[in-house]
Amino acid sequence: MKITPMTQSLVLHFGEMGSRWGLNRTLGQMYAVIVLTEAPLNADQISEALQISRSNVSMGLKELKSWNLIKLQHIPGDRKEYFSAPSDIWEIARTLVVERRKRELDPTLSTLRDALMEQPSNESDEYAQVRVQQMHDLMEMVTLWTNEMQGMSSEKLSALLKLGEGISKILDVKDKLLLR
Amino acid sequence: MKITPMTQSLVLHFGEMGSRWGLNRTLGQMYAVIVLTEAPLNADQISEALQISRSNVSMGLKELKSWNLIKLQHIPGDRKEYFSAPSDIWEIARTLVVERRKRELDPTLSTLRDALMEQPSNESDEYAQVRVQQMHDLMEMVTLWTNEMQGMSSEKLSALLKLGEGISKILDVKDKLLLR
DNA sequence: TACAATTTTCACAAATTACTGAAAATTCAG
DNA sequence: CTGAATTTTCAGTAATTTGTGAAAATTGTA
Repeated sequence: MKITPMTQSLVLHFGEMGSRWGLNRTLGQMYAVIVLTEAPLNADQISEALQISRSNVSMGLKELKSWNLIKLQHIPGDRKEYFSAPSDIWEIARTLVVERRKRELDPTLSTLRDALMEQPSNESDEYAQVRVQQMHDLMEMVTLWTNEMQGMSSEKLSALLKLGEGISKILDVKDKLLLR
Repeated sequence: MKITPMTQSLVLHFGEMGSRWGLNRTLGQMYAVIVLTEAPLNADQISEALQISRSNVSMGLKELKSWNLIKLQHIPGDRKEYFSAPSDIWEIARTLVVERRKRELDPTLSTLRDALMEQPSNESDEYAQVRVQQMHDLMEMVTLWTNEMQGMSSEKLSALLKLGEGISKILDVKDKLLLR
């Protein structure tokens, strides 16, 4: 499969960004080509489009699966596996946030909890524990939020984000609202 | 400077996580020791605590500065530079979110805009542009939010996060609220 | 201004991570 | 069941990233 110059340049950019997104270059490129192509793609097509080895594609797909970012489907009369991205961009965003939280926050939250269980051995440990507690509380709130987000419809999520600066106003009057 | 076993294990964990956070192992460790220690630290102390070379510390501090994560201060009668983290954990979180957005979203937003300016050469480009538009709109909303967040006081930010599942309820009645 | 203390830079080395081709494993049509 | 098609694994290699010591640059005080 050959890709147009426009897709090509987007793919290259997403490759560059991939590493900043907790993925890596190849994964970024792979996901870009999957997202930007309407038809589901098989591994050979991806391999050809990105000029990378078939085995590399296989490993990349494995990882994209572990991120829940791609959907597997079969095409009648074809034994190959085909992959596509969700058509709803909000679903992709939601998945990305939740999966990143799993990888970036959850393990730390558990380590922080362990540290809080320990008996501080001196005053520098006491200070450390104060900070650990603060981090813990903050991360736990973020976790609650991402859980909330996970169950939100795309419409609702979109409405929430569209609030933009309105969020401040809402916060100012939220008590009136919720106490009714 | 020697560190307690408790700090030690936290430092190691933050090192492991560092790479998932867009930093790297050493940067994660460095920031952990700075955050968990009450007194400001100088480069030699960090170098000793983490058993890494003085030059490595220098490079790490340079990067932490570029993230706006540390504050430089001087101690009377000492020519060395001392560094500490903000005492308000919300300030750290805010900075982290904003800086990550700069690195992870802004460059992509600009690339997406470029792609939208181009004339689609065929129908697969047309589809790609639809997707690019969707990504662009979403990322732009996230950008607005992080800007909003940047100007929020820690108290307000904390209140917002504490909403947790309340956010859904608020969204349901937001129109009544804002149209007054 | 001179110079010792301190920080930064940078070329190279070390460590880590990513990629490949070949072989093994799996899948499924006949 | 068989075997061709397809996918996955993996050991070795390539590429990238990170860390170091020595030297250069900067800083601030006497």
